[in-house]
Amino acid sequence: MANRELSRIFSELALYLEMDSIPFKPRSYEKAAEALNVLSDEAEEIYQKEGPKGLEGIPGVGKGIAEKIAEYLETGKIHELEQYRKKMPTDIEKLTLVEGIGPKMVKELWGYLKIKNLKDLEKAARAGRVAGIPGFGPKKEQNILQGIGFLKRSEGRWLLHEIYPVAQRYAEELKASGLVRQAVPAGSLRRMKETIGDIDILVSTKQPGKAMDFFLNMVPHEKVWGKGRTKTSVRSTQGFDVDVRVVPENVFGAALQYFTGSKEHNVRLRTLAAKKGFKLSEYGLFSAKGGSAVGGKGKKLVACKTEKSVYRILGIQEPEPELREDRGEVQAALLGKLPKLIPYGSLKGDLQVQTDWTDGRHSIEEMARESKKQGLSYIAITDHTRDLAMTGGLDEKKLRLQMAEIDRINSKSEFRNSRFRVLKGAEVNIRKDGSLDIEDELLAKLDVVGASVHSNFRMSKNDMTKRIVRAMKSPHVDILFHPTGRWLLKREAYEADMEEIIREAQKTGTALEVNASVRMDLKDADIRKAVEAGVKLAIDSDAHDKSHFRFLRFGIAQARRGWAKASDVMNTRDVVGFLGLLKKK
DNA sequence: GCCGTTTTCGGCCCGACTGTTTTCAGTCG
Repeated sequence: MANRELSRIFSELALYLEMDSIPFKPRSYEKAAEALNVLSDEAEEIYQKEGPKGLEGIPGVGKGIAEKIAEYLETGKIHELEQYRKKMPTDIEKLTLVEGIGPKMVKELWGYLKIKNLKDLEKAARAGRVAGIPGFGPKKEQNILQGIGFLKRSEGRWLLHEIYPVAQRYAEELKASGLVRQAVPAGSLRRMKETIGDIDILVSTKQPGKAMDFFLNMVPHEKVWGKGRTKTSVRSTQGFDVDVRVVPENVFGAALQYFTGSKEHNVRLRTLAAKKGFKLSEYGLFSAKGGSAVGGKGKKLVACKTEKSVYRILGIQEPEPELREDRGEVQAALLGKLPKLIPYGSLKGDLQVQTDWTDGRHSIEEMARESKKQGLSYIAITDHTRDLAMTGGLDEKKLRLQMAEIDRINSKSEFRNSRFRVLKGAEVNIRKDGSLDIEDELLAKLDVVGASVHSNFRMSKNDMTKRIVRAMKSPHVDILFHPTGRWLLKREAYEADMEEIIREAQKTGTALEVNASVRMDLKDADIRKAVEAGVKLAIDSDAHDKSHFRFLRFGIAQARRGWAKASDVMNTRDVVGFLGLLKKK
């Protein structure tokens, strides 16, 4: 936890320095914050064992930041940051989350209107006072209100990939305690929804009191909402709620079914149960005694130990948790027509990988080695291209150099002998007019080309659709990367006609990406439409770091929520099979 | 403040867009 806290503190300090236009330092603090965030060892332990010198081994941490880390670990605060907070007691982190607001604007907002937080900002903007600040204006004010609206809608939600490992660990620890027989995270987390509100763990135990004590001890928390024999609920120090519920062993399946939801799925299922003469609740599936069906008081407890048995007795296929959203799965299950979803762990390749040639952290070789370790047999290197200047996007010359480097890597025995293959690719930019920022002649030489929108988000729906469609018509564009441009909990999708894009994908043979990083783009509903249209999908990690291959699991989850089968996803094939599916072949 | 196939000083992702100006600052990717 300490690393996370330190990371947050340096991010905040960076914002304050940025506000004062201090050159270069902010970037250094940000870099250190990023490094601390992904560090596997605890900075505190490093400090205890090796002192400040040891901390300098962390990338991006030098003498100055090492001293600040030490100061924080020793005193619980950092003097410089405290000074800033005193001078300008604003929630600068939250305020800068509003799209279009940066540290400088926070300073003005404070200076003119004493705006401290989102609430103040919203009030002032609604009253039209923000537009009156020099440098602001009515349009900016409107954009601010829109940005706040989006933030509010995503408040209290967490990314699945942040919460999922935590929930799994808690469940494992509970089981390892020997106090519980079963422990399963339920709710939207089990349905693998892209964002999660809280963790809900179901357990069965004969010692609820002891299990609850263990739970309280296990989860670092700042508040206990309630503690009883059947339910304990806390607000974790990370900011989300964690609940544990004790349910009887003999009805565990019914309870798990109920708490996995969604609510709409449960309503649908209970209606079906009633029709068949049962009553279904979290306490079990009951049959009406004496056979009086609808409306009859349920008396006799039937199948309940496992979820499987609940669905079986209702006479339908068991839908995978990812499908339980009442989007037609109960009807399909009744007909025995549920799709066989793409299995976890079934990807053989990753088709969007960035490296230190642009904004990735690791080299081509490091990414190749790590993905191989994770069980993949090929990756496509898709660094950014020319127009994305900020990342040092590759032009034709650099791209050619990279292609030669990839040849060199592929010829190394460690990859050649195991038939691991690094594919040559690029993430080219779709310009405002739908043209691409790399010459066709070179694109033709790449193994796989992804194209994406990275600029001019605010276009009319019509223009944006035309722009994307034009790019898809290029014979060289194999995959449309992150088709909607959304960024979970941060930015809405741009306006575009997804139906039209799916039609065009089908017509041109362009694959659509399921980007498994924080974008999670396509979203489940669009995936389903694409699958129905017979459009090919590519599940990609969009890795910018060795550790990012873990995102693939969540991309598969998303595809499963979109009813995708293994055959719908290009990169479930081996490299030869995959290349054979590409447009240019 | 960090870092070094530009090694102990002198660089540091940079171009485009937006909304506000009347020549530009701030933000974003």
